[in-house]
Amino acid sequence: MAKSPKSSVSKLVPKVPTLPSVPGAGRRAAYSASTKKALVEVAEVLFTDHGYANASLDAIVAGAQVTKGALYHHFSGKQALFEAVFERVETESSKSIQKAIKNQKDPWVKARSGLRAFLAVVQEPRYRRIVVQEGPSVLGYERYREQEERSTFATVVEILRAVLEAGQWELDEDMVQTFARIFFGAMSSAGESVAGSDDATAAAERVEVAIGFIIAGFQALADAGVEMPTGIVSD
Amino acid sequence: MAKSPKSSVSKLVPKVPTLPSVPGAGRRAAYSASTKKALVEVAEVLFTDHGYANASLDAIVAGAQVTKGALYHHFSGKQALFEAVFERVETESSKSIQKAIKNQKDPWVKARSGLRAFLAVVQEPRYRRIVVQEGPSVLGYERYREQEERSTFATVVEILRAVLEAGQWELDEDMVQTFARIFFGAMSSAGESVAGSDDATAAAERVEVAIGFIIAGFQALADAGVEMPTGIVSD
DNA sequence: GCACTCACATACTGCGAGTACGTACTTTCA
DNA sequence: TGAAAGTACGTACTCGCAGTATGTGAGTGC
Repeated sequence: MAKSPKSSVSKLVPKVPTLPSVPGAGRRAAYSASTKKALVEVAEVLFTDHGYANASLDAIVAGAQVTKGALYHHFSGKQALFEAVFERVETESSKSIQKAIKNQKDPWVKARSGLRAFLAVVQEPRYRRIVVQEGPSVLGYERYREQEERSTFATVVEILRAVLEAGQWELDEDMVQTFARIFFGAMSSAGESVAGSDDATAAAERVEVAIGFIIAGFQALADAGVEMPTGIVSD
Repeated sequence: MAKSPKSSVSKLVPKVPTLPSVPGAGRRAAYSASTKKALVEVAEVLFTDHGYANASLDAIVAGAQVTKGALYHHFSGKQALFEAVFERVETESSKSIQKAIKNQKDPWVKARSGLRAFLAVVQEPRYRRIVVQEGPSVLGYERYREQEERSTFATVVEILRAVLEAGQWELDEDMVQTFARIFFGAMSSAGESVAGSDDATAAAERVEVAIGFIIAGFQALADAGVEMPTGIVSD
């Protein structure tokens, strides 16, 4: 009879499925997509609040008003559910950064806007917890990197290319990736410390200033006609 | 009767306790320290190889030739054991970096030596896994940061101060910490990608070049008489 | 040599991820 | 339009593993 679970757990999902118009098929697919979405949304909250290990699947399915049967129908396991949450957070975060940098013609302004947007994103608890802190551990570093390279990291690369072009620098692909890694890591780490700071606003400004100073150094080198290193150098 | 567990598990701890000379007391304390050390050593291997979640306490105590009773006598739980392993790895890594930079008078050479040493450390599987990847997740970011600030991160701060002094730059403490965070994050992230690269040696050299370029930018700014930002600036 | 306690060993509990299987509602096709 | 097939779940269980309660013999202080 497939009766709905009558748990008295506080409802984390307010909406009774309103039959979202899914193009693929009829009621079935609509309900299915709805429950899947509910699971991901509840999981996002619980993973963020309690961490991956301390968020039990029982609590997640209770919050989503379903049972484990539904969960294992949609996902192969807890890790797969986490990965769905991870992708969601990454995608949304990346969009918000993209939105901040689009229409910016000046590459330096673009870089600064991107930095600001990233610093805002990395202060969101869900991004910090799910992407920065637990992502590498839960997904494994390889999978983590694959996911990340398609979204936020790609944006960093994009901005970097714009800056390099403006500075008339030409680098081979490996060096671009290396610089992007460095900036991405710097910003993630800095973002963490910003989020953990007493005065987050002041801390974020300090980070902007510091990275701005690094970029200013690049400009100074460009003015001085210093070439970018394109390959391996000896000591 | 406290008989030794007769598990046929492969011995991860070769040494029968050779009665290490512990100053504090006699045989009892010596044996105690020996088993504690064995637990940490075995845990380090299993945490590194299988990750925190997939390394069971049963496997650890079997490897160390003891039982859970011993483990819970010395540690309050799995997390505490991990933290002991974490401290051990961090301490040893920090020592190896310190060794590389001591006696270096020139701050730029010191920075370069430190960078090299750090890149070497971050390629060790145990450091990557235990400190970089799982540390923040298992310990929680706060505790992770506390631990780190006493060892490797402190070294980064030390090197940075030397460089700043050489460049005649004066920064307030917050900015020093901010710069240190940025470099530390950059190096950790870069180190991860180095370790995951096909040609680790070439990748490490690229990282050295890239960070060297950033430092060169600093020097260029110093030559141009540009002042370091000491506080909050408006856009 | 005697009490004491420290450094473990043994046996158990409870929680939580994953599995096996059952069932009602949908869609499909005759 | 009705039967067959498949989908989207629900229910009830297993099993592994962290943590606990309790026992015990080998050191240690007196």
